[in-house]
Amino acid sequence: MEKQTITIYDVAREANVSMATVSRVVNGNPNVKPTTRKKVLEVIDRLDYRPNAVARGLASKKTTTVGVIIPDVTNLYFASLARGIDDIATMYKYNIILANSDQNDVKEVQVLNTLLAKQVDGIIYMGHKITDEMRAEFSRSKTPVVLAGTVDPDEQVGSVNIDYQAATEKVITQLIAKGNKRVAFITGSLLEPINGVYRLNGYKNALKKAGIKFDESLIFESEYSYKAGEALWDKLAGAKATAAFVGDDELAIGVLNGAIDHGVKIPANFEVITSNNSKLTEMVRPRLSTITQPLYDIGAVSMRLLTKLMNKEEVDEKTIVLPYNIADRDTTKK
Amino acid sequence: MEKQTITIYDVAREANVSMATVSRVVNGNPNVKPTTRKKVLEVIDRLDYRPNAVARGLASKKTTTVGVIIPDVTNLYFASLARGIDDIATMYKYNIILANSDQNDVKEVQVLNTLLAKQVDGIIYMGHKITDEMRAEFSRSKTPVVLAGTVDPDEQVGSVNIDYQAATEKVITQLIAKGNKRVAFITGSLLEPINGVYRLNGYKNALKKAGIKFDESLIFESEYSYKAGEALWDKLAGAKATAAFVGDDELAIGVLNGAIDHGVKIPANFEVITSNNSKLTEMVRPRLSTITQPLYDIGAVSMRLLTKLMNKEEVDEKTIVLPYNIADRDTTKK
DNA sequence: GTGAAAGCGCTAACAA
DNA sequence: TTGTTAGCGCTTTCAC
Repeated sequence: MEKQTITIYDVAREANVSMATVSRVVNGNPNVKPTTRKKVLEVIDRLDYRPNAVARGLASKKTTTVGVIIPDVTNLYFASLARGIDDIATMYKYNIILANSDQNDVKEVQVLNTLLAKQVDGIIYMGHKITDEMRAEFSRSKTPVVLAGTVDPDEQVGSVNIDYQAATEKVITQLIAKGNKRVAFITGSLLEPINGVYRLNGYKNALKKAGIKFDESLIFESEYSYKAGEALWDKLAGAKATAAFVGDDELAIGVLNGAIDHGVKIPANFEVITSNNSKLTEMVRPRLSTITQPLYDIGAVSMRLLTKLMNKEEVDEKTIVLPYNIADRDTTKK
Repeated sequence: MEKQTITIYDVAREANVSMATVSRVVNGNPNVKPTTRKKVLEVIDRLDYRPNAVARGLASKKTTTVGVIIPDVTNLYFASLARGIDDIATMYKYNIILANSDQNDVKEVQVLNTLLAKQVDGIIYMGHKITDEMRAEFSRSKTPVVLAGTVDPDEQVGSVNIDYQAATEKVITQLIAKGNKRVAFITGSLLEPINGVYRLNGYKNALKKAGIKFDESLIFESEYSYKAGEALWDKLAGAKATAAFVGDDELAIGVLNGAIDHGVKIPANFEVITSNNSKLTEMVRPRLSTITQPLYDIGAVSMRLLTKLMNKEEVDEKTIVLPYNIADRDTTKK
């Protein structure tokens, strides 16, 4: 004997009202007489009725769930954004379907499609770059999309970021002011606009203003991983770099430890500054100097923006730029 | 003019078949003549038809999504499990709804209820402890549940863990063998069975076998956070501890840095061993010695177990214990 | 191998 | 303030 699921119809019958009335009290519709509301509520409680969100979703064409595409939850940068997203989602009664993409172009499109098949009300995408195919899918569907910590020069969908170019220019300028003539630029692929356009432009601008010639050999495209950074020291030494700007915290810790393990004194002989201010930066010794991004807030603001888009509210600016700062800690000279 | 959504009915009409046939080809039912299958597929492609998973869920009573309750995605231990869960979920065509609980008793129950309302096919719970209310909810609903990295002495639902007691006993015994008579025991709340029962029993057993008297002042209940660990040094010194077993990596790094910042030589004057072998342990200097848990696998195996439960397959043992090991790195003496 | 038809549990007009 | 009635888009018997 299977346990019978209680439906809105059962409640209606027990309470001697129509299912419409039950639906009204469940949905907080004010057009219900207090006494009937009370009666219905009592029956709901007694029967332990729980509205079926799937049926509701089919009827209302709203699922109150949003899809979140993330490269890897295990990366603290993205996990921090995800946390901000989920908190605001919860606040607005949404749930999130979290899907790891590994930044894989094929997987990404698949994931997007299953998310759309599941009728999510909106999508938050993280991943540093947008392939043309994803861009096409985004504009083809009417489901609102917000990019979190991800820039698209196209600006067709919503996005929340900091000004990567200005931030990078500022830290490079600072490093140069401290006497570094050869500052390494270590990021992920330059094909990602965040690296190849914004950060690199910031780097070049700083050099130009200081009258330093750009040197290709100081540019390092790397995997975003601790191991990759750790293995980089020989090349860095070979390029005669005296400081490094790094685009990812785990990568930066790798660079830092790689140097330390080779007996390099930090920051006396080599300075390092990273980009994300994830909690890792304060957990290593010496503590990493870093651009401070409001990681949680980037996620939170993205989700807030998405709620507006899903509600078809007017938004004056869907390309949001949050403030950044610089934390001079122990891997840069005072 | 709104973009009209394409339904199974549109496809049926265009292909001159009934919607039942379309449904069959979409679901890979073999009872369709190859020629009609081909025709239908062609129309699906041409119309760019995408099955509505919500409607499908309502009709079939299966949503192919599972709920995942996690204390905090930002904690690498749980994030690693989550990654394993999502990968296997994807492999079996499931999606995950990820919900942060902050280990908050009230929030947890709320989250569980919205997950059930959304008709998830199964639930994976992470969180170190199970409140009576959650236990009650679990047994009341017929939705399968698996605990990942979370023990319930009750063993009513599925679970995947390592043998925390044996692992703890082993590392404490090792620490004692190296001459430590006063080993601190630093974990989260002892109300959580993983700490108060399994790990503590392991600790006590090791002491007993070594003929060392249990000393309450060496037991530290802490928050699971870096800061908390960092602040602990004075108390540790006050208790004359010469080594510490720590139940969480971030907490352990805090303890480690707290000691180092006070000029303590590690491991010469103080040894530390932690419990999770998250990637953080190799990112700090000195590298943390640790119990190695197969984090990703705990998540992966949990999800695999859940798929079996959801399929009502026979499972011989739903309390799974995975192997652990010990990595002697640089915070313990050789 | 294929089609007709009855739901799945709910929302949202529209009437009353 | 409340009830009636269509769907929402699909799966799934049951016939043919």
